Amino acid sequence: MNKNLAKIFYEIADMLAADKVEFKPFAWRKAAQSLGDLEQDVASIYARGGLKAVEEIPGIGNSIGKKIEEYILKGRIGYYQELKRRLPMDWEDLVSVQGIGPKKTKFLFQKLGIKSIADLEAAARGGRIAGLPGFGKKSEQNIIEGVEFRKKSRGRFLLGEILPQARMFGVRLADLRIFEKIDIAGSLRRGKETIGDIDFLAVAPKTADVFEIARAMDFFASMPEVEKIWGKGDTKLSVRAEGGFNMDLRILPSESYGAGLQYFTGSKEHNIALRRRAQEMGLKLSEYGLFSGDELIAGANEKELYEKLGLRFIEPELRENLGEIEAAAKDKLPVLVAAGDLKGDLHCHSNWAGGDNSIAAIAAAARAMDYEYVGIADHTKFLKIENGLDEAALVRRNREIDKLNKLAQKQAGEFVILKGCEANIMSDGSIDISDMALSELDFAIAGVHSNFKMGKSQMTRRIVRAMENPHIDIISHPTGRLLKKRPGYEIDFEAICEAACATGTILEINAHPDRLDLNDWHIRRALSCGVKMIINTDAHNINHLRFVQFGIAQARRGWAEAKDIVNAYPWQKLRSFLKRNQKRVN
DNA sequence: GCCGTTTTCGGCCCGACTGTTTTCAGTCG
Repeated sequence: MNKNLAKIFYEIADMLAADKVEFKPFAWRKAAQSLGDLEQDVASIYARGGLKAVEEIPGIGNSIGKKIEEYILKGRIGYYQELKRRLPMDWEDLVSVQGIGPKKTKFLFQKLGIKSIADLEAAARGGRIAGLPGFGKKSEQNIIEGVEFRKKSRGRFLLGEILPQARMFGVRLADLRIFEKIDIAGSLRRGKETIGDIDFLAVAPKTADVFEIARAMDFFASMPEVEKIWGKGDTKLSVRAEGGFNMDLRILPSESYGAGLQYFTGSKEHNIALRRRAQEMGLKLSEYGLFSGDELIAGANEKELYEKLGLRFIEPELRENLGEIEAAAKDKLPVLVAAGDLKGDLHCHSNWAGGDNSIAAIAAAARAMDYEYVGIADHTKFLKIENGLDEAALVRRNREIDKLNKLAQKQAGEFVILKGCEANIMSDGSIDISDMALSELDFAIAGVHSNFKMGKSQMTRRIVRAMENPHIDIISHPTGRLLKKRPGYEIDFEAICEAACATGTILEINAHPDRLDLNDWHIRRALSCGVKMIINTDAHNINHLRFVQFGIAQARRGWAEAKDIVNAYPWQKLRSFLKRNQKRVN
């Protein structure tokens, strides 16, 4: 319901913008965003508190509130249908093409009857666009390329695939030794699970002349990986790289560095809210700084900029305008879990079942990361494709771990390898390996690896039943999604959280870049229920241990503190969170 | 159409860049 309404509202905003209506598009977009971010279904809010309750939602007043009511009661919105009758285009698709916005969409519809991406592409390729008022040859070519890009990239890229590339390009820029500083900003700095493009921010030293800057821009624009230059000015360069993602390079003087970093880190929603706040204080905020009249009062330093706005410094991962500004104003921001906090990883697959490396190699790699422990969570017998271990094989593997631990103790002491497994949750919620085998382990993870397409209530019951098993401590990748490949299975996440609390089961934040499951939203929900979580990599190769950074980013985006994440504790403390070691009443 | 430590009316984020113009509208982030 929320997502459907949000989509309609975005369309209304575009249609109003096309009609050159002032301010209302902004209001509708805000309402759309607000609905999209809402934790509860708006229909249930309405069922509980009626129109009044709906109007409590930020960005929704009486007028939009009534439209929502109409949608809930009648399944349609008359106002929307009227607009759509007059402007019957695929708005979401058309405005997603680079360079095409609401006004051009309307104009092209009126002149050429263009209603869809296919129409647009045909018109551009047929040469029917160049020559229209406001359009030339270049506009036409840009439309063709914009449509191509859209087809090719289908939008966003995974954090895990973009971050390494961004770092590589960043190093190349730094090697020019022209800029004082190079930073990655944008959604990458915010740690979002998917990334639209890479934003580089460069600080030009005072001594740099315009030719030097131009030389740096030329270098960047002519790198072999650059396929197209979208735009190039004195301070901004925008290109598309091979692989289909866009990169922006912006150049700022050092006195504006903090303001620029803040601005280009976003999110857009956070920035709008921040500027509004500045305005309310009689100030003006832009990428060049915070100004009182013409006087620059903060700009070089990001932290100072927030302070001058009466706010504590807000970590980039929180900047989504989801309450962080209010929290910063009241000094109620969380102290986010950080990279150095984690003491180990409990979800590593060894070559006993599907993994690439020996247990000894995994342990060595974990020690190299300064971990205090590593958990071997091999698959159990249901997963034949991964050579899942049966009860007997698990016993043999446990013996090897015991042996390795004894050896290690003689050497350095503290580090410990833990005996675990990642068992399979069968369709009925039972576990594919015996309770006896599970009880001999230090910990047990269970996850869904089969029969994904069940109804919501059935799937929820399935997972809850697994959580009720006293030998299952952790649920791996709780929603089962694969980014850009497959949506998660349908679950009632509230019910999962309640069951996790009631049974003392830990939910996993799977850090694998294709999963990131739980995601930021789930993490925040789980926290509010008091659920404990663990950041695991699901490593099938020792190189995957580095994926932990992506899981940490999601945990931070979900407002998690070290105290909420059980592997931020030493093993002896972590033990006490495991169900098997708790003396439960009842 | 929304919203309010100042406001129930009068504001609403800001600047760069492009492509087309010949002073600017549209788009983007």
